[in-house]
Amino acid sequence: MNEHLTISDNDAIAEQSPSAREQEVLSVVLDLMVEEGDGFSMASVARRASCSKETLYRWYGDRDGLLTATVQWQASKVAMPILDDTNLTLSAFSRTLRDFASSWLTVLTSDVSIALNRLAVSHAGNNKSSLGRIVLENGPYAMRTRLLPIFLKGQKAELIDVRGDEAFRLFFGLVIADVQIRALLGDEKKPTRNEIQEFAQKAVDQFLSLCGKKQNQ
Amino acid sequence: MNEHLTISDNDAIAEQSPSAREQEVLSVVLDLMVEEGDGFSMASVARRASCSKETLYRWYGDRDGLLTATVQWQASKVAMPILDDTNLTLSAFSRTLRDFASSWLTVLTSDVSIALNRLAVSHAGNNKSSLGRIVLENGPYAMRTRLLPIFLKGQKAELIDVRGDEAFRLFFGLVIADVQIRALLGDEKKPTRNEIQEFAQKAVDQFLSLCGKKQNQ
DNA sequence: ATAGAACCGTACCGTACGGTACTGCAATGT
DNA sequence: ACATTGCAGTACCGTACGGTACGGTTCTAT
Repeated sequence: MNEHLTISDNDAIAEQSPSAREQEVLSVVLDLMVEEGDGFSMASVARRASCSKETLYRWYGDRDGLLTATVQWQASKVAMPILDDTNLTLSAFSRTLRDFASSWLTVLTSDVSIALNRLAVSHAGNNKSSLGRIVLENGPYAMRTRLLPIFLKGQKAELIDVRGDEAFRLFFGLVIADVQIRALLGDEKKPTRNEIQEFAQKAVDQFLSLCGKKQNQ
Repeated sequence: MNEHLTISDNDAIAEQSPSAREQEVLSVVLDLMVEEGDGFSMASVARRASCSKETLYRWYGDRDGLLTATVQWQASKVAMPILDDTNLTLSAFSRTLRDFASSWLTVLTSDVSIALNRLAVSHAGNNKSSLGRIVLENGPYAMRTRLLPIFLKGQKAELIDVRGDEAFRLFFGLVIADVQIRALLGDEKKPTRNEIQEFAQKAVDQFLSLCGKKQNQ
């Protein structure tokens, strides 16, 4: 399984996606993260994945390499729905934002996301691990990158009037609020599917009310 | 130093505040947390505090006890200014909220708060540590408890119109937005004093605009 | 069929750390 | 002056884990 070492045959960057067997391993890591946080051992991974520690070290170099691979794999899975080509009516724009917000909240409150973010947060303290940066790039930054074009379209259609970065900050705050930090700190009370819907709808209403050009509210 | 064991001579609850020597130790722990995250050892604490490990264990029982004492001590220090007795003009109300928001952001972006929250987040994963709960209670929950009466007064004075818990969620989102999670994940770019002022002012304006009864904006 | 690689399982090594035990010193109270 | 107590400093122990080595087995390619 030298995929890690071979420079991509074709062209360039191309982090090759993990093989089926590798995905089994990474999936085990995700499970263990959810169950035990950062505490799991390499031996426990090997045991549950029915592979040898030596293989883990051959594939991933060290523990941090394994964690990094897992985080990146998960990030690649969560490639969020590309919300898209909005025809520029207000209701379509609003619906797009609502769906995005709802999906975002759902992801953020999932066990896997919580475990992953906990890991990244704790590793961001210690240097010598880029997990924090990776999660930052695939979390907040990626969302920002996804949202900015949407806001831009809304702006061009004169549905909203706000600077892009301000729009992101505002939207983030209205949608996520204290949900994520509470979840990370172990608050039992997670929002239900319905509450998420309500949060999302309300947040979008508030967003449009604050920076909609001609609010009819 | 049996203060920990003696049931308060006077009356009831009363977690006695740590002695000067204890505060030296706890302060060392805070420093080490900022420098090394959760990774510091009991030996390093003892070394820097010029005390013996045995003393640490006598005083705090185990490592978790030491962390807990540190977190609680820090929490007791951050007893935020009691914002108070607002005479109920809109501008005074707005100013109170703005100062609160500004102070909140300042605390949340401080090195100590970041280190503390990182610790709590990572320990919230593992069971067998109540650090997550403690920080949750002294962080978001405490802020909520402080803010609710303020919102209530604003409501009675007919300055705002919103349910208390919704007001908190909204205010939290508008003020904190992505600042805390980005800081926890190790984002270098921390807001400056000025940016904090701007954020706070803007958040309060938005808050009042959204749930002010007669917005003149 | 055979060579070679990949890999599983396990044993092993070094180290770091949590927690304990012991020694001696310094202060305090009688 | 003397006993008691608290503590610093250090040595020590057990364990858990990261990382390595190796024997034996299965798979693949020629």
